Amino acid sequence: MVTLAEVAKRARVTAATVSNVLRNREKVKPETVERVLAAINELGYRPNLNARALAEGRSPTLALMLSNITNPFYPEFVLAAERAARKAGFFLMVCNTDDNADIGRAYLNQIAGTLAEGMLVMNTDIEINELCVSAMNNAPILLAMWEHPEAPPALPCVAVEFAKAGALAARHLLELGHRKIGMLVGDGSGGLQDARHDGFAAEVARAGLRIDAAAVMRTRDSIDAGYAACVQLMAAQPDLTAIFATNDLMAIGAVQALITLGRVVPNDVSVIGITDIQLARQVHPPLTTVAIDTTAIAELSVTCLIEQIERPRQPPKMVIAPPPVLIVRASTRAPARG
Amino acid sequence: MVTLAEVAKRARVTAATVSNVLRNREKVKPETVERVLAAINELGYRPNLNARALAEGRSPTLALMLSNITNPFYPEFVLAAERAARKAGFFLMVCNTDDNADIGRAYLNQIAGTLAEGMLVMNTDIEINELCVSAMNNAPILLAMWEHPEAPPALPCVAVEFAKAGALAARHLLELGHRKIGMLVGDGSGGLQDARHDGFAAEVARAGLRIDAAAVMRTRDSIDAGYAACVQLMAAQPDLTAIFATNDLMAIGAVQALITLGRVVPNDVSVIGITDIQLARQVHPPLTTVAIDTTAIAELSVTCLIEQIERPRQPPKMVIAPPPVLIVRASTRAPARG
DNA sequence: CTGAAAGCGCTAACAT
DNA sequence: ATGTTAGCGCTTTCAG
Repeated sequence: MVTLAEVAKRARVTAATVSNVLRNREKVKPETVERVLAAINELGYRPNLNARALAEGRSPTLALMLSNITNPFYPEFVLAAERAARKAGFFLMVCNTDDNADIGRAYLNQIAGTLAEGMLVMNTDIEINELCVSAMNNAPILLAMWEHPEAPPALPCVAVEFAKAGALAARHLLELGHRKIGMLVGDGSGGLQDARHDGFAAEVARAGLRIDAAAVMRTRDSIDAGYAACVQLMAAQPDLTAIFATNDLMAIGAVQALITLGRVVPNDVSVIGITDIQLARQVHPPLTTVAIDTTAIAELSVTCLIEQIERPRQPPKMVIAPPPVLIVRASTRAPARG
Repeated sequence: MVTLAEVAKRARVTAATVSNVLRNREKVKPETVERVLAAINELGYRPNLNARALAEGRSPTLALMLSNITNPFYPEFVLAAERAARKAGFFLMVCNTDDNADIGRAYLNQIAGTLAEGMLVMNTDIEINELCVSAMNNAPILLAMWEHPEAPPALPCVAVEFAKAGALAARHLLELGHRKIGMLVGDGSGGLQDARHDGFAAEVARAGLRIDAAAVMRTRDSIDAGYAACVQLMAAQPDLTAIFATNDLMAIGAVQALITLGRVVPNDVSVIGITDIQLARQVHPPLTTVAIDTTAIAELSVTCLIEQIERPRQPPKMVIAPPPVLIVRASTRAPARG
């Protein structure tokens, strides 16, 4: 490994000067800069980031902790977060907890405050309180997708108005004329997707209607689970004309299930989801959904975390993400007459 | 930040002893161990991994570089690699190059040999030669999915017998009785999926048949691109009874396209892919495909990389992944008579 | 079994 | 404008 000292020797200066060349473009004579740069090149020198982090007392990396990268929503988020981090001069280290709180804790203990300067946390099975303790002892932690804007947590966060998303979905279905609506409520790591459910139900209530409790299925947040739940749901409530899923994955599963059951989507049954993951556009029929601005959330998260890093010990701040937007595609339409 | 020294002070020993407690379970008197552990606990001490890495001259992390985490294949690989790395006591740092060779180079320069002890490289736009140079100067690099087992590269790698996968797909289609077969050949980052194409073509030739060059479409490796290419293909060659895609994503896109075109899958047209990503099971109809053992490849990659790290300067070794396996689902069947 | 001391590669005052 | 000097927090001989 080529070190600073070797470069310095070759350029006939001291380590300090090389270090200066490496950051301050000023205060070193152009001629010397030249010589140092040449030495760096000839030797193929690369700074040791560990040593630098140790000396500087900070490291140029951010961590992103998520429960399972295999959920198609996360890669989209990771991509956006990584871009934002890079733009700000940080690496992004993805920590997959594999749906295991212990692994999450291990990451928290080991990484936060040493390998990474701060941590973005998506839904994990770790309690907020526990996260707070980590945040106290180590690096700042930001909740990247807080589902309850009305109740700011004790940690900085980016809040997403999921209740509003649910309401938009409800309004769309109601305006189309649907009255018999089933619900698939997701239970991913991070708990039930309550806000979405409640927002939907509230909007329905506002229209003077209500959802039959028997038409609400709680299930894991995945295509497979959505499929299975939908099959069950349609068996129990065969006259539903529309299904709202709190997440695109379940919605996509529901569409598959309906097709298998011989129901035409959207002619016989409409389906709407939340998130607008890429896949929502790519399935057939393309899914009507309420879009969450993943990119914006990722960027806000990174920005806020960096802010926390630069100005620590601030009171936790909650930032609200751009509001959700209804995206009408081909999986919803007015119910058939009769 | 709590340091070793503070722990030492509190436990009335020196840093060296604390350090010993932290690794050697022996050579420290149980009584002292007790005291040290207590101090660690009371103070909430967490070792600084940068300092440790600097002192030890190595760091407990592996890097995985890939072109775009948004391609659904990668998350599955990441998950498996992360598990394998964790089992071996390493963190896994995911580096997304965003399909940009310059970003890839930046990661290579910065990370390899300092933040990470070695790097797993999936298809990226960086040339092997360039990687070799990095491998020389810095940490070991392993090609995690080499497509040409017959031509070992200058770097250690895990090779996947994609030609065999293509051949299996061909045999399946031929055995079903298909003769008019179209092909969607992917052109992801990392170049054309030649081996798969060639393996397929060779098997067809062995049966005394051949694929019409006009029935071969080259396109980007994604659902959307597969959709578009399939639409084009069916317009040009309306009498195809089967489509082979070198990748599940394109195959899934093709299925969607066929449905849109009013062709029933598999009754009118059969579709087969390669890889067996999760989604292949979750679409409707479930996709027949040739499975690549992603988990095994990830585990082998991690194992081999660690081997390289522990015994550097070995001649590059090529490990062959378990052979591909045909998975028959519902997207293929014998062609209709006439 | 424990302590003292050197050093990993780099940065950041402070001198010159 | 450049050199000197001290660490950053930890590991690791080497003594005692």
